[in-house]
Amino acid sequence: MATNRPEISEKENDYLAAHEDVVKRVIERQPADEYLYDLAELFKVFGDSTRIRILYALFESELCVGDLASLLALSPSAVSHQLKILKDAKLVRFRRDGKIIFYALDDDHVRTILSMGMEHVEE
Amino acid sequence: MATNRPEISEKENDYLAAHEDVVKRVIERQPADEYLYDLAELFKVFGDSTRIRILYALFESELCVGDLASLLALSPSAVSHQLKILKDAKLVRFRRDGKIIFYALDDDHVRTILSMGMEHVEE
DNA sequence: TGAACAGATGTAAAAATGTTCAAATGAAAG
DNA sequence: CTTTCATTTGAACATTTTTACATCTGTTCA
Repeated sequence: MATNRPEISEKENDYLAAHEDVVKRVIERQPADEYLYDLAELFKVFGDSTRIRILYALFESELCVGDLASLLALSPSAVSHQLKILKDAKLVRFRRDGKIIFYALDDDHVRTILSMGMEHVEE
Repeated sequence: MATNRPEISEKENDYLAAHEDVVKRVIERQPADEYLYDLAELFKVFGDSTRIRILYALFESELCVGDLASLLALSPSAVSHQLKILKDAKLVRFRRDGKIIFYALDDDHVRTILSMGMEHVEE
């Protein structure tokens, strides 16, 4: 039982949908592209094992760059680079104490997202 | 007030921690590297706007490759490649109906993770 | 002020990733 | 059994991303 195939609309509809009606309805309900893009950017930040390890370490305690470098067996420079990415994504915050800068998880969102992900992985 | 600096242990502790005691405690509580790695792999899958768009589309309805291609203005091949990644990560499942294969979100975990992420982005 | 140190940044090389195109599957209908 | 059509696969190419190394900034403390 073939689906109706109305003439192709003028839109940049490069590929034909087998079920145009459904497709149209779905399109209408999609969040703005901007949000989807930002969302992907956010998850991209979580998508690196070094950064995940940093986040999990900060899960336990605030730490300075040197501590993280030691803990992860990475150069302070490498850690700093990753921390910048985490900072830009608002996943960590920091405070200065004299010469040392302590990093910590920014909010509980981060904890929740990590936990949800871990649940999926543990299945 | 400088922290104690016991002689460097024989471990592959390439960089000195300013706060060895804290570092040790944190290390003990870290999940196995394998989990952290898998977790990063999972988030890596979410970290692409095409895949996010696919997931959000499937949020509304099950869809076949052609529908997704039309909806996203991508080639069926590109869509199929991404669906494979999503399948491998167990984020989507599929069923065959005659010649057509329908894809759907695999479980509510996916919905939850997306929602959590979106909350963070919307702030 | 300047030496010492923690951390940040620029950039180039190396590695991983996404999209495209062409060709291969594999189920279904004749 | 052959054709058709939806989907998958593989290789190539372009783009991003990660990492390493060197250099720079900024703070503390003598």
